[in-house]
Amino acid sequence: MSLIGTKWKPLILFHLLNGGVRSGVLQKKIPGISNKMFTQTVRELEKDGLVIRKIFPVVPPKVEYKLSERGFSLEGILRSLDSWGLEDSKH
Amino acid sequence: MSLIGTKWKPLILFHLLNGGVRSGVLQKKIPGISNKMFTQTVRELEKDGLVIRKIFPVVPPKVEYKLSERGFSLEGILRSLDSWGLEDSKH
DNA sequence: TAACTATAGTACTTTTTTGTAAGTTATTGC
DNA sequence: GCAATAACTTACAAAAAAGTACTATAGTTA
Repeated sequence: MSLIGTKWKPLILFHLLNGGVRSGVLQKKIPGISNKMFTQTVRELEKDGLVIRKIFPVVPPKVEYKLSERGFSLEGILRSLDSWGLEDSKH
Repeated sequence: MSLIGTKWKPLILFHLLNGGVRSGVLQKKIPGISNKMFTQTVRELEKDGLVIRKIFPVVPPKVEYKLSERGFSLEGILRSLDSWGLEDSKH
């Protein structure tokens, strides 16, 4: 479960289903996440092989995240979770 | 995510897919869970409306857990998670 | 040259989860 | 009457997760 069984991972993965996004943009899509947790989480997802991190050597930094193939294999689950309403409902 | 985004919930739900089980039996199917976490988790699942708790007024106590209809609606997700190998893999 | 930018790292604290060990219960078998 | 039973419950301690605030980077632009 560690792959998606955390507070933020599924949410981040879900937002990446539509394609790669710049770091800052992605983070803004996740209200309530702290800077630290965001970085930490995407980095873990990268280690898990679910997302790919692309760095552009420019200043100020530019980094894009996108799903890996493995990440996309979760699409069904992610969409199920979403439509099941897990992100919102109680608790 | 709180509904299944925890260490034990998905596992417990998964084991209930085959039908109702007695408390002690269910617990033994989940190696590594402490007594406290087991009780706590099934009780939360009950509050979430995903499992039904049936008490038999006997001594020593007898309690059975089974999935509610709502719980069964997670079947697809649970099986996907399982076949995706989330229970095991890294970390 | 000083401020600004986007991304991330780090130290430290607080909060949340989880584990451990010890009760509690009411009946039955000895 | 006393231990054994199944399913908890509780208090306390330990561990893990998350939050906060601050720092670094190095080109660009005012």
